[in-house]
Amino acid sequence: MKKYDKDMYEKPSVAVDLLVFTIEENKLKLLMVERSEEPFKGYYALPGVFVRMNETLDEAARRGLEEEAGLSEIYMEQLYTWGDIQRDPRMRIISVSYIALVAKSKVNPVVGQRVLDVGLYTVDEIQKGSMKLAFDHDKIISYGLERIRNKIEYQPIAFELVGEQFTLPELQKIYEIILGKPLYKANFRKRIMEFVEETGEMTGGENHRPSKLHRRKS
Amino acid sequence: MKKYDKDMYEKPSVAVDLLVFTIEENKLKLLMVERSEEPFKGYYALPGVFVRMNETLDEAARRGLEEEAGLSEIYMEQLYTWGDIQRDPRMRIISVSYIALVAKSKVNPVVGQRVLDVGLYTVDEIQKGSMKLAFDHDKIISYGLERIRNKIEYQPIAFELVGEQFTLPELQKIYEIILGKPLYKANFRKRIMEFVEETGEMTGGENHRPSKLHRRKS
DNA sequence: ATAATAGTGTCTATGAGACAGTATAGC
DNA sequence: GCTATACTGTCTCATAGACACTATTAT
Repeated sequence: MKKYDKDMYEKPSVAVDLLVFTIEENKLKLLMVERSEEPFKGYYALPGVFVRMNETLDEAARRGLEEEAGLSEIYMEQLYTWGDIQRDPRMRIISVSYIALVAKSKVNPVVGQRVLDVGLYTVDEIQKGSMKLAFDHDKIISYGLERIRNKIEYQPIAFELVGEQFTLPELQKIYEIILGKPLYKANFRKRIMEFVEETGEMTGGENHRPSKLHRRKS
Repeated sequence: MKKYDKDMYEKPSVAVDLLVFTIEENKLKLLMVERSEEPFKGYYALPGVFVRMNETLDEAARRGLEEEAGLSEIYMEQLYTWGDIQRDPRMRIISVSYIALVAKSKVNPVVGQRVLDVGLYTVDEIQKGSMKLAFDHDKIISYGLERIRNKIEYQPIAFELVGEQFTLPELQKIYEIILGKPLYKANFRKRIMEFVEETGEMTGGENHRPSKLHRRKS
């Protein structure tokens, strides 16, 4: 035991990192910040905050969403906890990652501390290596993508990416974007009917048949 | 920012807590320790260790498995990270929970520090309220059970609970114990064939038809 | 009428569930 | 032979996938 005294009294820092997914221009995008300081100055990173002693992990995540994206009351779930020793070159930081899904209309990026810029980037450009990513955030992003692609198949999380009211073709498009493949209308509708109901209203003003508006079933 | 200075420089402790599942006497059991010190003296808790500065989370979990159950090289995966502020009355401890699945023959409980006793207890008796559980370990256990019950349906994790070679009736029993319901032989076999192959050997010596031994397919 | 998109009906293939049957060991 | 457990064949039903069809708006 003696030889570990130092290790046993020092403590790691704990942070939360946030994967804020949204859909813009028919693309799945992530909120990323450009770092203005070392380490990884000029690199892109997930927004995140350190966990304070007077807040839970979920509260820290909510605070991060508020501070760095102007988001409140949105869908959020814990993803995974990353604990490699050297994931941050400055010091030992354990990162609890969270996934958030939000309609584009709610996103309001805030340029915060230690950050040059905040913006939405497609997961394609982020993953294709065209952006320099800080820390182990590439791994976190890959894992987060895998999670939402799996989860969307059997849990109604896609509703978080549209407004209160939506058309079924619109919702279907969200599924197609996340899954990366086209779906059959008829089959999609049969599957989703369980979770939605008609509002009674319709779209209109376009030169084609209007669409019934739906809402998430209680 | 000023008012948070204290919170920002203090750090929480980080621990790993281990859900070691095994099967004994046709029951699903968990490795639990009886605490010999306050807080929760005399209560039962999941085995766990503090994460040291020179080890990753996975390494800490492996060390905990080794130190408290004499287990090495076993199946293990991260479950969830628990961060309520008062989950430990002494101080702020964030707990990263891990699930381990292991054949009973490998389990070798070790009575360690701050522990009166270590043993295997059925999840039924643990959850029925007949055992006093320390901290938020009841929540962790419920969540872990939910995870393995879901996961066993579509991932070949049950193999971790049997030996190298096993019969199909034996494997089916594992599924029935975890899922808590009987399965049809024929259907179970059709589903599991994808993952197993015959070794060529058979059981014998009992007063009924012998059974073919199988191994996990590479 | 035409273009464009919304919405429906239905056939088929796949897989889960249910159940009845056959096989092989010890006694 | 009997008992006990291992193993197999096959019917049914629910569901996912494929695709063709009909409906309704603006121009």
